[in-house]
Order: sequence, then structure tokens, then C-alpha cells
Amino acid sequence: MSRYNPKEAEQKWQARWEAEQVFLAVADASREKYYVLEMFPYPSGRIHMGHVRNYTMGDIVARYKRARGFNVLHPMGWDAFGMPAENAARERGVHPAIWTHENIATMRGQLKAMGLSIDWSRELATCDVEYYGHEQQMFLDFMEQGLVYRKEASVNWDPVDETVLANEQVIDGRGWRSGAPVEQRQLTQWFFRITAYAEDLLQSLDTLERWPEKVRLMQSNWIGRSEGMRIRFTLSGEQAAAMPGDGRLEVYTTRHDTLFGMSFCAISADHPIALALAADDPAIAEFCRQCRDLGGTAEVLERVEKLGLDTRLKVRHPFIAGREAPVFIANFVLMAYGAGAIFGCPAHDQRDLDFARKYGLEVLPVVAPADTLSIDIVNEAYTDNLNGRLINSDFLNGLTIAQAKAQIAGRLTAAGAGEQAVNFRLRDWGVSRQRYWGCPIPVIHCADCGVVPVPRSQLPVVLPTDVSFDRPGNPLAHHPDWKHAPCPRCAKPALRETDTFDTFVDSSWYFARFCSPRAATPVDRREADYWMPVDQYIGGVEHAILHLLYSRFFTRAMKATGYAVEKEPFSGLFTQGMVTHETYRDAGGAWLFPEQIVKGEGGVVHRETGAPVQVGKIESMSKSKRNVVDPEHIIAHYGADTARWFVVSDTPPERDIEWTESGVEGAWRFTQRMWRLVEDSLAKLPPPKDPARVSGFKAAGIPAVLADVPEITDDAALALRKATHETIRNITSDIERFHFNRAVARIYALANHIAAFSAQPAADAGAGYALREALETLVILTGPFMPHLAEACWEALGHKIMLVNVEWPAVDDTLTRVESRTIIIQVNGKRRGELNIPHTMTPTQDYLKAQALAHDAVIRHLDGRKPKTVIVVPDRIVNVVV
RNA sequence: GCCCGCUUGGCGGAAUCGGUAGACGCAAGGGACUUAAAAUCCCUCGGCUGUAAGGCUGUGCCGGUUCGAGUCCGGCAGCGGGCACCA
Repeated sequence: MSRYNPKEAEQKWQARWEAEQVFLAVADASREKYYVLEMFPYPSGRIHMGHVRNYTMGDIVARYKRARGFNVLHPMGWDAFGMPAENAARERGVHPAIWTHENIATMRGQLKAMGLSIDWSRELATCDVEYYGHEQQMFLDFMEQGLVYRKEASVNWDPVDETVLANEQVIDGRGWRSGAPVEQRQLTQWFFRITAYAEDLLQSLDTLERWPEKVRLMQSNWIGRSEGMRIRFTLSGEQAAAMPGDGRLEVYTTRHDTLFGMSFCAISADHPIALALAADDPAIAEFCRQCRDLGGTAEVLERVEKLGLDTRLKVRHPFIAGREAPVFIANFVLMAYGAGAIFGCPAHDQRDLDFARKYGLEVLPVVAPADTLSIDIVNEAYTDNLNGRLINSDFLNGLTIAQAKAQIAGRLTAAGAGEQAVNFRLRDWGVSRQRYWGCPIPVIHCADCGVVPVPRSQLPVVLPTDVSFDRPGNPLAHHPDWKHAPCPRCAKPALRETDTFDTFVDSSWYFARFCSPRAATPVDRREADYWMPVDQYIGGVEHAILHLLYSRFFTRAMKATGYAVEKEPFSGLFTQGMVTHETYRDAGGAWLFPEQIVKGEGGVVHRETGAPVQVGKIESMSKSKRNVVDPEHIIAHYGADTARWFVVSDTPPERDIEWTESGVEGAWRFTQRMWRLVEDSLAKLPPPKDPARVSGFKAAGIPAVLADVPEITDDAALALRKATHETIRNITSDIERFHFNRAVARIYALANHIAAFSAQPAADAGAGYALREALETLVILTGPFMPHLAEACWEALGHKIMLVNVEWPAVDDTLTRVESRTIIIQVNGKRRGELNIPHTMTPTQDYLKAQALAHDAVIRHLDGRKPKTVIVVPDRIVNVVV
């Protein structure tokens, strides 16, 4: 008996798959396609367990779908632009391109060692000009379609690193790298007009039936549609006529029903009126500056007091003659949302109430709970916007909130003072980054002609390689000559745009590029029309909003520019959980790696010093806490199959999984156990039959491997066959529904059953067939999870063709249709016994009832009482009710 | 603050429709084999009770619907996630 050697077997089968180009995907209109994609990795240096989990899941789906006869596309690439490469350049003097490509080479090798069924001929990296050049072309197309524009926007600016920071890179108001206080700066930036599709992006969420409900909800909240009114108030006061807006102030509200409770208006510090006032008044200018410097981080806003400055402007109430309300500039009003101005009704909005209390403004309740008709407002606003009746509101009194809204909308619209409006929280996507390692934005700035797109004949705009990182800021801007280019329109000297794209742009269309990664155009329509959309996309939930929303925008924009037919990129989505591990610290509080500790009799101690170790929380693996396990070590020690098996065992894929040494040992034991099971059974098996035809993309329509089993009458053999076919049915549905942990459990259960059967002496010749059928089924069903081991077992079972080319087994319904033979007997819903029904009979309800009433335990529990009724659930239960 | 999700043995988790709660794995304990170890195999394993057969109890807590509730409904608690001055 030989021991299974994963190292040899994995190399052997990976080489054979590659030699026969099994995973090469070729579009074929005669075959049904299936596009499986995992979120492509950032080439940070080495793969981590999160990658192992992600790519194992994708590979299970890809191999399974392939076995089901689909023409599977399963590609891999690299999200290769981004800041870590520039940081490496600054810290270690390595050029970002070299750093990135070395990382890619390392990680490609690590992924290949996992035995993934990937078509590596389609590999791409977003930092290669063959990729980002096409991105530049699409940018120009989007520009022509009006989907791109430039505007001045406020950004987080790190004055030391001289760069823009994303909100996540601002920690406690300081730059995450430099530690310098972050400033708000107005910069002219490029934007994608994602809001043009706000309604469609929201509505179409309903069509994404194979997306997690949670992700759809998060996107829906992010888009943040609200229905309300734009209302234009007439300004009064000395300066009213001089203000922008023709003497009117427009606000957006969702509570126009509370208009009679208005006691002030407030505008943003960036509102045109505020800017106009600030121009003449240093005090106002100073106040506006303070408001802006607050910035946008949520934690700061939480603590900050509501502040306002009276502009001395007033607005007239549209329905109360002679009544006016003051206009404030307020720090809590955002220019980017709605009209950048609000009307304040303190009784029914908490912020307005806080503000009113601070500045001594009137608080007039205008909505009361339906049954009370009056309400006192102290420190808490009454914000119920569904139930309630209007009070203190003239012609609205007594109406419901909905009726009052309709009245107000009707009157204001008729008067030309407003109209109903839909508003979105979603904002346009700013894509400019002042960085080197990204896709150059293909425009030229000319003093005379303005912003001029780079002519298509001059694309791609290639990143220069001779850049230096010896000073802060964007190396492209410092480059001696790269940015100098003649204006394409007037030929005078002009300047290239030195900003590059946000890396989310690169990852917003790579899935489409995979369909034709070497095409001379961004996408080859014939290929894309065949392969798109992605049938199953798999990745971390941390991308639930931005990446997925941007990609959904991009496919719409690509459709508008003729690059795509589908507007939704991913018809199925699965978001997997993280990989976690215990944390360890020494007495000094320093984090320790798992391999530095030993768990023994005396508790947990340091491997070398023997000093006691504190075991901390189970947290997601991170380098900073050192609770990481390197997949390469695991694969070297146990093999890829064991690692793959472990990361889908026990825990449902959407939940976080804890990596434990004993869990991996358990997975390792099973690989050996399965191999032994096959070897030990070989002597009892009839000869193998290779299937007549081969599945995969070279042939369609495949026969089942397991046909022609002779008739079997032995009970144990029949039970094995039944278990075999039930396992096929269950694992098939488990994989379809991403219940990999259940599929794993069922594989264990079938293996246990086979082991028990195999240990008994064979009843007759048929037993060998049942055993071969069960073993081969076990091997095929294990294939998507542990492909190398399964190939080895398949070969050991005597087959000449590779398992990867064998079709998924079919369920024999005649075997599984036989219902349960054990019927549970209950008294008052509690289990009291069971009935065993012989194979040969089909019991009637009356028979079951009689059997139950005659049962010892039932008689004991009835204790002489007459049953009121007896409920019989066919094939399951008899419940005697007293 | 608003929105969403989760809560089952020592642990990860099973339990399509309301119908045998705890599959499968890990850990633990006992035993076999072995000079020994590794590996492997067998047994036990929610709690209480009983020599045993068995009995009682048990899916976060309180209540309801039902012949029957981990599953459905109402309330509460705890944990986790998303958004957050969004008018």
C-alpha cells in the first residue's frame, strides 16, 4: 500500500493539464458558455489565505460547470496599478514597474501551485500599456458621449506628500503616511457622470436575482434615492437683489408638508449666495472657511456643534403673507446634496431643532400623532413621516402627511415656486489622482484651446519609465520633458495632463477585456457578446459598493459607446467571508506569528524561549497582528488539495472562517484516507470502463460514466447505491447554491459508507459493481474540490482518460425515489418510537395508524386514555394526539 | 441616529416544505495494534437522572399560532455589518 504524495501528484497533474491545454477557452456558438471570475488580485507580493479561499471557490464552480458540459471561461489577471508600488519605490528605490512585475511572477507561481483551472493564455495586467491604452481610448469615447467632465472639487490634500488622499487614507484628520494635518483643497478634477445612470443603477438591482440581498441593499442605500420638492423662496432684505439666483433661494426638501413650521433657511458655505456675501464681508468669508475646514470625515462631524451665521437675508413664506424667515449660512448644509440649501422646520427635524435652540428660533409643531392632535416639542423632534395629521397649518389642518404634501406640491407648482423632484445621494465619480503609477489621462492642456483630447492616432499615452521619486508629489509633474507636448489643435507648446486614473477605473472593465485580451480594440464584440456577462463573480464583501457600482456604471457607458450589449456585468455574485486566526502576544505585548508558538501541557508558550504567550482574539489575518499563515508553506507541507479542502470545509463560504492547525490536519487526514479507500478496494472491483466520449470543449453531449451496472439485489449493496445517488443529487445542489461546507460533509459521509461496505465480505458479484460505482462517484464529486487527488484516484481506478474530461454523474431516480423506511411515532408531538417498514410494502394510512396505536411506547404513554386524533404524515411520522 | 443580518453541544457547523435537533468535521476521554512513537482502527461524547430499559430537559430570553416550532408571528436582549449633518 502506498501513501499519497501530494507533491509528486500535484506537479504531475498540473503538467498534464497544461500539456493538453485543458483549460483553454474558445468561444463556440454551438455550446453554452459559463464565465466564472474571481476578483483579480493586487500584486502585493505573495498570495494570502483570502486568495486561497476566493480562488478555491471559483475553481470549484469552474470545474463543476465544466463537468456539466459548459464551455467555461475562467481567467486570471492583475490589478496592477496603485500606491503600494509607489511606496516601494520611495522606500526601497525599486521602480514600480519592476516591483509589480516581480510580484506578479511570484504570485503567478503560487496560484499555479494551487492547481486552478485557469486559462492562463488570457492573463493580463492593468499596468501594461496593452491594457491601459484601451482604457484611454474608452475615456475619449465616454467624453464624446458626455459621460466625462471636469469641475473644481474639494479634496483631502496631504501637504507633505503633496498628494490627494482618499477619505479612508485620512486618519484623525492626518495623512496616513505623512501624519501631516490634512487640508481641504479645491482642485479641478475629472469626473465620470455616474449620476446619469442613478435611476437605472437603482432600478436594475431588482434584476440581479443571483446577487446577495445584502449587497443590493447596500448599493440601494448608497445610491440613496429620495422623493421630494424643489422650492424657490423669494428673498427679501437689502442685498437680496444683488444675490445670484434672481432674488430667489431654491431648497430641496422631502418634508414639504411641514412648510408652515418653517422658521429659517440655511445654505451651505459653498452656496453661490454664501460665496457672493463672502466676497464683500471678511467675517462671512472667515466663517465659510471654518465650515470648509471641517472636512468630510464622519467622526469629526459627529462631535461638531451646529453653527450658523445670519446673512441678514430673509425669505418670504409662500403661504403666510408678511411672514419672513432668516437665512443662515450653516456648517451642516452640504453643497453637494440637493440644492445646497434647506428650509428648517425645527419641530420635525432633529438638526433643525438643535440649530433653532442654539439661535433662539421659533419651534412650531405642524404634525401631530394622528390620535392626539397636539404635541409638545422639547429636545426631541417628532420625525415620524408616515403617520400623523397636520396642525397649525391653515389649509392643511387635519390632512394626512401624504395629503398635505400633495396640496403643497400642487399649489407651489401652480405658482411656479417649485416642483416635485427626485434626488440622489450618489455623486459623480472623481477619477483624477496626482500619482505616477496609474493610467495617464489622455488630454492636453493648451493655453489657447483649453482642454484638448489626445488624438486617437497618438494613443496610447505611455507612462514614462525614467521617473524619480526623490521628492514628494507626482513624478509625472516633475518629469523634465514628458508633459510637454504640442497642442493637437493649434500645435503650440502645451502641457499634458499629469494626473492618472483612480485604480478603480482599471478594475471596472477587466472582465470585458478577458473575453479578448489581445484584441486591437478595447473589446472584440463577437467575443464579448458570447462570453459576457460574467455568470458567477466571486470576491470579498468589501467591494460590495464601490467596485461593483463602478463596474455597473462602466458597462452602461460601454454600451452607450458601442462596446457592449449587456448593461449588467455580473449576473451572479457571491461574497465570501474572510480568513481569521487567533492572535498571540508575548509578555511585552509584541505580536507573534503562529509558527512562533507551541500549544502544550503548560498552556501556550513561545517555541524558542518557552515564555508564556497570551492568546488574543480571533481576527482576520493581517500582517500587522502577525496572525497570518503563508499559503506557500501550507501547500509545500500538505499540498494544494489539503489547503483547498480546508478552506471550504466546515464553515459556510459567506462567513468568516477560522484557520486552525488541527483543522488543516483533519483535511490532510482525509486526503490520505480517500487514497487508502481506493487502494484497499481495488481488489474487489470489476474492471473499469472508460466513457466512450470525452466531455469538455472538444466534444459535446456526454454519456454517464456509471451506466450498465448489473441488477443488484443485496440489501447492503442497494443501500450503498441509494446513498451514492443521493449524494450525487445533494452535492450537485450544494455546489449550485454555494453550500460547499455541506458538500464536504456529504463527501465524508459517502466515504464513511463506502469504507463500512468495503470492510464487509462481498455478498455477490453485484457488490463489486456497487462498490465501483460508489468509489468512482466519490472521486468525481471530489474532483472540483481536490482535483489532483481525484485525478490520482481516477487513474488508480484504472481509467485512461483524465478525470477533468469526465462528465458529472447523473442521478438514477429509481434508486433515490425509495422513501424513508423508518417512520417516527409521536405522542402529542414527542418522539416515542419508530416503525420499520419492509422494502416490499407500501403501507396505507390505516395500517400505520394501527401499528402506532399497537406500539408498546404509545400504549405506555396513553396510559389508558383514548386518542383524540391520529395524524399521519406519509413516509415520515405518525402523531397520536390525546 | 437610520438600515440590514445573526444567536443551535467544548468548537466549526447540519437539519429543502413546520415533522427523529446536533449530520459531517475538530477537540476531548477510553480502548486495540506497536518494544516505542507516528500512522491507522474501534468505542463514548448537549444537560440532569437511572444498574438497565427508559424518563425529564434542551436551539439567546419572554409570549403566541399549531397535533407538532431551531424553522412561522409579536416583544426583548446580546453580537456583527453597512450608511451617517443626505434636508
